[in-house]
Amino acid sequence: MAQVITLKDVASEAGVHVSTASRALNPETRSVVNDETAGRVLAVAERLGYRPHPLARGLRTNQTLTIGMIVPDLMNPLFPPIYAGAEASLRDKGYSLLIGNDDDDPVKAKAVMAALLERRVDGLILATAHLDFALPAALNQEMVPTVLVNRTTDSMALPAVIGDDDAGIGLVVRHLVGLGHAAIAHVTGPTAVSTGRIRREAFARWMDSEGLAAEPALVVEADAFRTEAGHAACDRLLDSGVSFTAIVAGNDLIALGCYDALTERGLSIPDDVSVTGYNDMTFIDRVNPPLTTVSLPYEQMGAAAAQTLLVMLEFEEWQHDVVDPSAKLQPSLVVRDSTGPAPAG
Amino acid sequence: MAQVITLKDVASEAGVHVSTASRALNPETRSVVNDETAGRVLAVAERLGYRPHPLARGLRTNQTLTIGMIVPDLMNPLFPPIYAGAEASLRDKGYSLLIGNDDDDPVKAKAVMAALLERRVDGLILATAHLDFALPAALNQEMVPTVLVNRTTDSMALPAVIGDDDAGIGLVVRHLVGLGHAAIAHVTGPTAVSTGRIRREAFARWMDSEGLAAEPALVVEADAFRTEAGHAACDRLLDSGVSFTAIVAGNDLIALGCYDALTERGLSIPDDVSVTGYNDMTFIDRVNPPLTTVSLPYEQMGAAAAQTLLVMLEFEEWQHDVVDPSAKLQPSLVVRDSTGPAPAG
DNA sequence: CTGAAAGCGCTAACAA
DNA sequence: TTGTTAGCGCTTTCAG
Repeated sequence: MAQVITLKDVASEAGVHVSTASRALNPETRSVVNDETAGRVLAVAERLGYRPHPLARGLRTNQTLTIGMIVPDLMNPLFPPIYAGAEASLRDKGYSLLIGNDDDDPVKAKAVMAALLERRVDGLILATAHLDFALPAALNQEMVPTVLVNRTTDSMALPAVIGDDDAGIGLVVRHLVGLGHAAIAHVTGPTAVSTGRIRREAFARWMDSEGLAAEPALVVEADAFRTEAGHAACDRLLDSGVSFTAIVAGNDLIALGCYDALTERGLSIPDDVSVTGYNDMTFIDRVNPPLTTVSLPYEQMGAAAAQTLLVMLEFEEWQHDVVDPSAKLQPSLVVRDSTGPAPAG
Repeated sequence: MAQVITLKDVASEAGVHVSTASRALNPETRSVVNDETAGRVLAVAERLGYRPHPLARGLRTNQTLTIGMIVPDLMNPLFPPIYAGAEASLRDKGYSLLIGNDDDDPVKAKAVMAALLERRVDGLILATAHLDFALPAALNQEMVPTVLVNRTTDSMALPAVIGDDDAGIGLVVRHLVGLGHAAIAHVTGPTAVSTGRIRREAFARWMDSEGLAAEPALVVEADAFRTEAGHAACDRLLDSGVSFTAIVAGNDLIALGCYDALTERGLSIPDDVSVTGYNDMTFIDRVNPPLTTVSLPYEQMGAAAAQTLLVMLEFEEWQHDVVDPSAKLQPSLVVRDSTGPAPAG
């Protein structure tokens, strides 16, 4: 077991005191030490293969250089891009990302967050916020800089990096109207989370602005942003007997659930019913039929969340202010084969 | 900013010395302290909401309670289950998982590993091993317990938790033969990684044991386990002019690439050519046509890798011995619509 | 069984 | 510009 090189080794090898070595090695304080000495220390450190011990440093500086991120569901293909985007930005600044998932369960969320806090993460990125989300006491007390991503809450002033869902829903509604659809249903995601509620409100607004009545009977809510929940919700819609020629689903997974429900009843997509999704998940272009959906730059979203957090980390006083993240990310419509002209009435 | 409770606070509140408090709080040493005293310390700690500082502890005990995991591609749906399985097992034991991806690039892999090592991870789980993989010097020197998952190497004695690819390929070959196929092609993954090479060898062996010649012309190698690479490789196969009625793809992504290549030439799946995949990725059951593939318990694989690592962590002397992980995980065949009877010759 | 004291590797006053 | 001196919060000898 090769022995580990410590700062003391570097210092003695370079013939200086450890504090001088420390200063020489830290770019922030390097200016304070003699150029020639600094050069020598750097050279020795390099030669010995010195690696600062993050724990020792952190113990002093009271930071771990780790950021915690909580996602609702590791298996949902929506999150890897967000995660990857954040990770890349953070790593550039020397931070590592610790990930946890909470299965979209607020109770579990609290436990995961506690575990992260116990590890003294310097900041938190939450992709799991429920609208009624309340920060655990620990988070309030310790004031860990936190940013929300993808979802937001209405109760708190936490910076949130999200997509412009109102615009996104506008895109699909107008697309559908352009195809001649008038009776358009909406299978929403859980309206306890912002993406569910905002999309639902946007749907009503856009229907209205297109001069179409958003009949209450045409809106049903899925319990979760999952295929099975979408399937069940769509079943309810179908059972209710209202007629419609298109479905705007709360996200791609729910849309897939609608596929299942529709197919089970022998309805064809898009000949009988057009379906749209939201997110443009990986491989959603390969399902049968390829799904018309709304695409968002998720990797960029993760990166933006990381940047926002980095700013908060730098200016501690911003911590609980509303840091205004850059404008909402703009969605784009991806037209595939799940939408077509409204069947002749 | 509520002040953070330290061991000193607990000790003074309980009227004991910090070292006594430390002993009382640590299950391993609790027996050495008076039951009554221990109880009091525990109670105070609980009441004050004391949380040990992991950095301080780690600095003493020389462990970080973090494990690093490197995957080739965060976006590949194959890895989230492995990751999730490992994370759950590790968290049970108080470890956290730090994840990194290397885009299957050995150079990048080294950088990511260095970053992880710099953070003093207690162990490493690598899902990225190339067959010619050489441990970076740091890993050898510092002897960080390491386990391989999903892939293995041939040069080193590192424990590896992998699936039984030979059996898996046997499953698809026999399935295809059972459907009457005789001219079966194989689009392999990169044979520089074990999953690519083992499957390729298994293919030859099983063809042979079925009494079919595995013609060299029927085997082409994709550059990567990705759709585009599969597409390109399948194009080469098609261009070569050999005739075949089925393709065994190295994994699901490559199979999807074959779909593309076949479809472009107006070939129908499975009427003209049957295609099989490997992995049973999320949503691969929803592509068009649903892919016949080999399923492996990936979540369990991640958990097994974590368990193996945990054992190594406990018995340091095992570090570079061959820890024999439990038997290879057994695959199962999932028959869907991408395979059908061989077209009448 | 418990207290005293040392020290993990590093940074940050404070002196010189 | 550099060295001295304290610790960060915890575990672990070593005495008592």
